[in-house]
Formats: sequence, C-alpha cells, structure tokens
Amino acid sequence: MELRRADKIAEALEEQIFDGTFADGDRLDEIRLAAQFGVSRTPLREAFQRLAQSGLIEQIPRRGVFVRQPGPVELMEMFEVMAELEATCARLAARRIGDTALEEMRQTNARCSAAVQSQDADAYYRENERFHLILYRQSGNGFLEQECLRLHRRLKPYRRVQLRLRGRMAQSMAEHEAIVAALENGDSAAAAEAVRAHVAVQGARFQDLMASLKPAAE
Amino acid sequence: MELRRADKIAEALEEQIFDGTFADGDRLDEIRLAAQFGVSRTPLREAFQRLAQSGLIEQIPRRGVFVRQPGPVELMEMFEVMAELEATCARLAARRIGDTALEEMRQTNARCSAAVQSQDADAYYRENERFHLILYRQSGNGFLEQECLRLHRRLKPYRRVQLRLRGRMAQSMAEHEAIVAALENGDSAAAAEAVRAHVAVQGARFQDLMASLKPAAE
DNA sequence: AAGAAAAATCTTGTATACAAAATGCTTGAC
DNA sequence: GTCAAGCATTTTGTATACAAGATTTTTCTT
Repeated sequence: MELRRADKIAEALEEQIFDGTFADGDRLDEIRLAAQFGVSRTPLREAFQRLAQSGLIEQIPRRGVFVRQPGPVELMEMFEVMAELEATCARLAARRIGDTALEEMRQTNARCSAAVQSQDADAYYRENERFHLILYRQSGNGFLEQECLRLHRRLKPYRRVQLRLRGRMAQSMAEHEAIVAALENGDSAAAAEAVRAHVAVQGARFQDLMASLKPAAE
Repeated sequence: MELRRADKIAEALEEQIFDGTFADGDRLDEIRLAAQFGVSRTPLREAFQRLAQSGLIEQIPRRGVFVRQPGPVELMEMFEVMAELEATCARLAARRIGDTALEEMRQTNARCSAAVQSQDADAYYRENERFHLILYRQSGNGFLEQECLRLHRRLKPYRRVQLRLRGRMAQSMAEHEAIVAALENGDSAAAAEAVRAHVAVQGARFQDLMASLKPAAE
C-alpha cells in the first residue's frame, strides 16, 4: 500500500460508516473532514477513492461523495456470495487440507466451545473468525483467500450482530464441527454444503438480520 | 464514478499493462506519464490507486508503483475463482431464470454458432461475452453479477488468447448448449457443473495458457 | 407575489509548489 | 582499488493555489 496517512484515514472513515456515525446518503465534506483529520484535501481524497472501490461510498462527479449503506437486498446478496465463496474454499480444502491445519481447526473449535460455555461472545467472535481464516487459507488458492477476506471484512459488522442472537453461538459451534468432520473425511460436497449452510443467511436469521438494520456500533 | 480524466487514464494504463507495453516489474514514472497524458501528477496518481485496487500495479510507499502481471499460479487461481463464481450464477439462475432470458441465451448461442461456421473469432468473442453477461444477470444477485463482471474484465486478455486456439470455439459452443439445456431443465447442479467445466482452465488448456504467457496484445 | 434569469458562493477537480525520504553519485579514507 | 560516508539529485507524499462546474441566493420582470 502507498500512503500511511490516507490508509489510516480510510480505515477511520470505514469505521465511522460501519458504526453508524454516517448514515446512508450522507455527504462527506472534504474540507470539513480534512480539518478534522488535520490534513489537506489530498490524502482525504485518496482515502475516498479506496472507500469508493470498496463500495462504501459513491462518488458523483462534481457533486461529492455520499455514504452508501447496503440495503436489505444488497446485504442478502453479499451474504449469498460470501456463502458461495466459503463453500468453494471448503470444497477445495477438503482435497488440499493437511493434518496440521486440521488440528489447528480442531483447536480453534475447542476454544470456540469454551467461549460458548463461558458465554464469552468476544472470545467466540475472535475464534470464529480464526476458524474462517484458516478455511480460506486451506483452499490452497491465494486469490480466493484474498477475495474471501475482502468480503469477510465488508460483512464484519453484520456478522457481529448475528452472533449476539440467543442460541446462535451454540448452533454456529455445531456447524463448525460438521465442517471439520467433512474436511477430515475429504468429502468435498459435504464440506461445501456444511459451509454454505453455516454462512448463508436464511429463514429466521434473515428476519433477525433485517430487524437489526441499520447496523449497531462495533 | 468521479473523475472523467483519471478514469480515462486508468483505462489507458490498464490497456497498456494488458497488451504488454509495460512488463512485469516495470516502474511507472508519474512525471513521465503525466507529461505523456498531458495532465498533472494529481489525476495520474488517482488512476494509480484504481489500478492498485484492481491488483494490476503495486504501490510501494516512497518507492513508486510497479506493474504486477499475474504469474501462472495466480492466473490459475483467478480462473478457478471465476469458474466458481460463474458456476454459482448458473446454480442460482437455474431456479430464477425466465423464458425471455432463456430465449435470449438461445439466440446468442445461435449467433455464436454462426460465428463458428464463418470462423469469425471476433464475432464469436463478442457473442460469447454476451452469453456470460446474461448468465451473471440471471443469477438474480446484483452483487454477484458485479463481482463476476469485475473478474471477467480482469481475465479478458487471457480469455481472448484461449479462443484463438484451434477447435476451442467449437468446443466452447457445445458447452454453451449444455449450459442452456441444464438451465431449461432447472437442474441447478448440472448447470453449475456445466459452467464450471466451461470456465475452468485444466488439462490441455492449462498448458496452452501457460504457453501463451506473457499475454499477447488485445 | 411568483417565477425566471443572473450573479455570487461554494465545492469539486486539477495544477503547482513545497517537504520529506530514498537513491545514486562523489569524495575521501584506509 | 575498494568501501563507506556525506552530499546532491530524484521522486514520492502533502499542501496550497487556481479553474470550472454546481448550487443557492438575489434581483428583476410579469
């Protein structure tokens, strides 16, 4: 990456968009924000470009940049794609994963389990993320891994909301074990299907997600 | 999008990277290129950022930007992801596609067929692209469609190379028909598998692709 | 008073000027 | 002659100044 400063600004703005400081449709004022960050317009505009490429803001020529929060439909679409990408990871990983990585997943799962027992949502969140990152890596496809990370990051605040739901942690946990089992057996189809079901937002979870919009603070 | 000028520059540079004007590892000189395009460094740097986000160049802080052509491994990985994304489109489209879109695909295929008969590679390329764009759209998932378009665009020069191979047009044509047939039957699994096989680069095609690197001019 | 046209203001897009860091070159010492 | 240190040059990153388009306000006409 190029600019330490623009990077930090982009990250900060991203956070503020996620946590609801900026609502959908809000215009981001270059001058105001530049003053706020204590920099000139130049690095700020560079940050804008990154956010635009991530889809978080929309740049309209000669008009300015506007926050673009995903609506229910787009959110569902993103989760659908996430489920498919991760399912692909699982399908590939079932053939490519090694013993050490499998063991790592089991250990991560054990820590997940401990978090469920102690009702430690933060710990669960951390270990759950770790589980998924391992899955991406074990696809053996670096490009796929990067794409997964990108979308994973984008959906972060919404996933967090979901985990808050009662019973979701335990269910998620059980699904993790099914995934590991399928990977152990080298069963590509089963692994893919288990991951798809784990990630997809459907039925009751869809309603829950809808009820939680706009997203709560990180 | 924001900047008409930076956009044009980004596009032009992209073309030059694709067509081999800039080789892997080449440094892109801001001042030189700015003069060449008749603009200042500012819009040029904005163009750089876009290319960096697309993965075409790498920006190293305080060092400059360098062309980053994908190597064989990364290319294979990208095709693998493309195959999966398109397979997902097919799986979803099998349930969601309507009669008018199916008819459109058949007509596009007919024009493909005509292009094969007249050995018109350009026409085939055009209609083949159209076929895939319809598939993306018919997934019924706008986000997925956009992601597919992004990667499709990125792989454009390499796909073009492949079509030049003898017999590939006819084979591709037959695969298109299998895809349409599966979609007509509403057979999600078959449609996904047909598309995966159509897009994936494996066996002999892998060797051909490797032999064609670096990519030839558009 | 209402609507339209024109001017003033504000905001974005671009160019240039300035600052800081990295590279390369020169010079000196061993 | 070679290596290192310091200086000069080049190049990136940032700030500011300038230009052009968009918006708003004001004023004039009907």
